[in-house]
Amino acid sequence: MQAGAWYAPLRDDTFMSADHPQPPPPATLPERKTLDQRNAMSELERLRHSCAHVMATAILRLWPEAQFAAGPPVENGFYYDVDLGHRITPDDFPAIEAEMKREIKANHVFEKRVVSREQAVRDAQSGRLGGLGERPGNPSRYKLGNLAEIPEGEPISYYRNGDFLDLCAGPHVGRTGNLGAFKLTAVASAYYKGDEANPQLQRIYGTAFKTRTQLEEWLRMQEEARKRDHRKIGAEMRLFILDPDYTGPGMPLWLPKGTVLVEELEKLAKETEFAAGYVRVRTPHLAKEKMYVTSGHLPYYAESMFPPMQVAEEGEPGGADGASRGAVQGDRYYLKAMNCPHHHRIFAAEPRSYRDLPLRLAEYGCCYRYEQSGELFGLMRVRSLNMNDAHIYCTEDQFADEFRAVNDMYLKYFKVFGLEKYQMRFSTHGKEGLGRKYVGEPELWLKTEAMVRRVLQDSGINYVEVANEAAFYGPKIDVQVWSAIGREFTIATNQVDFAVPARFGLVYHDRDNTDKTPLCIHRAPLGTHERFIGFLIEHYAGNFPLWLAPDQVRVLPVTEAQLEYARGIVEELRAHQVRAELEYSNDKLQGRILRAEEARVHHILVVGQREQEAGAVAVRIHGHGHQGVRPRAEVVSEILAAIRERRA
RNA sequence: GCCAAUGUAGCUCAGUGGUAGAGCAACGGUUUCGUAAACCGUCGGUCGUCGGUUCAAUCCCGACCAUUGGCUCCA
Repeated sequence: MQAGAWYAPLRDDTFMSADHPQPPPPATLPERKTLDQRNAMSELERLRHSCAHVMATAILRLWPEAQFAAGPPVENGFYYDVDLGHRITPDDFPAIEAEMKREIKANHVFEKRVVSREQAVRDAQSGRLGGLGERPGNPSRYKLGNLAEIPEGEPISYYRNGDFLDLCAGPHVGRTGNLGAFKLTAVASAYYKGDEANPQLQRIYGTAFKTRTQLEEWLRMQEEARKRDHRKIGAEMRLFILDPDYTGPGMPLWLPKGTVLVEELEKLAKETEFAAGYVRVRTPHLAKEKMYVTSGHLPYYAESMFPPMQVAEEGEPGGADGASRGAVQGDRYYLKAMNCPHHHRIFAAEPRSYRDLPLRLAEYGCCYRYEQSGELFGLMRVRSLNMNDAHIYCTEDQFADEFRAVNDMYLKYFKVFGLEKYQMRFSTHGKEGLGRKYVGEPELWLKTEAMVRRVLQDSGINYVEVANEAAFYGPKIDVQVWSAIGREFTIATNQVDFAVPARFGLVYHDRDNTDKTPLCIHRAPLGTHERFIGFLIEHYAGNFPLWLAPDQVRVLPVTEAQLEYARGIVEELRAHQVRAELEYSNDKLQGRILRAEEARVHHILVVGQREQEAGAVAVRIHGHGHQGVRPRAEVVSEILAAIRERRA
């Protein structure tokens, strides 16, 4: 479903926050919703849930044999899972919607009835539940499954609208006529109860709103989101390509225009980190198995890593001098999925004194993660990624200041990119998981979490605290931002690490003449180039601010007579590292302006005879039209200033 | 990974069991032009890949590859 894809938060568990190995997910499923929780359903959710029932009614009118499973309201609408021989496609939507309208027009009451378990099982066996009537030989098998999950003692209820009777805890709106505006949006597949051992069902998605206006507004936003899709704009602007056949799935190739974005971001990061006292390092893309055994990433994280390479040295059997590299002998090498172990080895490279701390090692490191094929998504979820990574080694005393400085850096970046809405999600440990899900250092956990909490509070940062979601080795902070059209992105993760440095035996010599293990802060405020640029493309709809725009200035002489004047302006700008180009072609001025606008060139400078004589340029800004004629020197210095200050 | 949809020129998209079509882009020419499309012409496709059915397949069937949507926000 388009909508679902757009609005569903991108899963972050194996992407940015996987600096650390995570233990396998807990075997226990999430708690069943209580009836109280269900009754807390908002008005809109009731509406949507009721709409799901009406959709089921309509589907049964068309295909009476349909078997229904679950039909809850979801973030942007509702769905109902149906088992049906006929493959429902969007072509069927008009017919289903027409039946739904009839049901709404009939204005049936949503009638609730509490029944005994025996009664419910009987009705399910007769095919009555999730049906329009009895269906001999076609028992409501998923409803029977659902019934079996209802704990003893919890009331079992039906809801009925017209002929349609469903096992349902509700709540619903009063009558089908209360449903406002709705629309079926997508069909997908889902396993019954999400378990791939169960049959696969067709999941029909729809959305509903109280009024037609609200529905239309939502559809408009969807349309806007589609227009801003980073894959679409990325192709239009020639920013990157994916080349699954040659490079491989999920491994973007940055084209020249996209590389401009990459390098401008790196420049911003390097300046910012330099000012904040970071030093830069560079590390290889590969490391021996021992590296990840020591870090603890193997075996937990092995599934998400590319399979190892086996490399033997020259002279050994299967050695590099023969054609048999990859033979059984020799060392196993892994493509790195994270940079931290390498940085730890740099920390370990020489004896460290407390006077050396904090040590802030920064690197735009290129990592490789073997994401499942079905998880890949444009630039947002890839297999090769460049992280705005750094590791800060510090003493406990220094921790709060260092952590605060990291937060300040985030806030600075938010300002640069005009992000007004953000939230930090502070994940702490759960006591039950100590020694299992979380490293068994109860005091250290509490102490570190208290420090983090205090810094968050002191700096007035917008955050929420979530218990029992920390990383194995320490509390973490996920950073969520909202793009200009209100979509949420998890852009980065901060982690506090009080365990891995010890695994690498990292120590510093303290003033009391003893060796101590440093704390480590993992941080990546700009996330990865891939995801961050994907986000920025949507945020700006490809209309990047001047400093970031791949095409900053294009100078268009009106006729050949202004060619030299125009060239002079381009050369002056280029001498100042401005991405300026001259365009003089057979096209009429209007055509060249159109193409410059289409290419999202930020400044379009038109020079004709009048401008040349006056030493001026006619300024046009992408998306904002003609800005008037102004002196050339003034325009040039303005452009330089806007770039230097990274104006929005 | 699993299920589904999709895959025709660089891009957007038509189309048919019988030699593949448009617009834009590109290229060549004419035009030298004042703020969102000047004109003429040319080039461009193994119709995702492989296999099957057929006298004949881009079209029908199958497998594979890739992309996209979804894979508990539970009666």
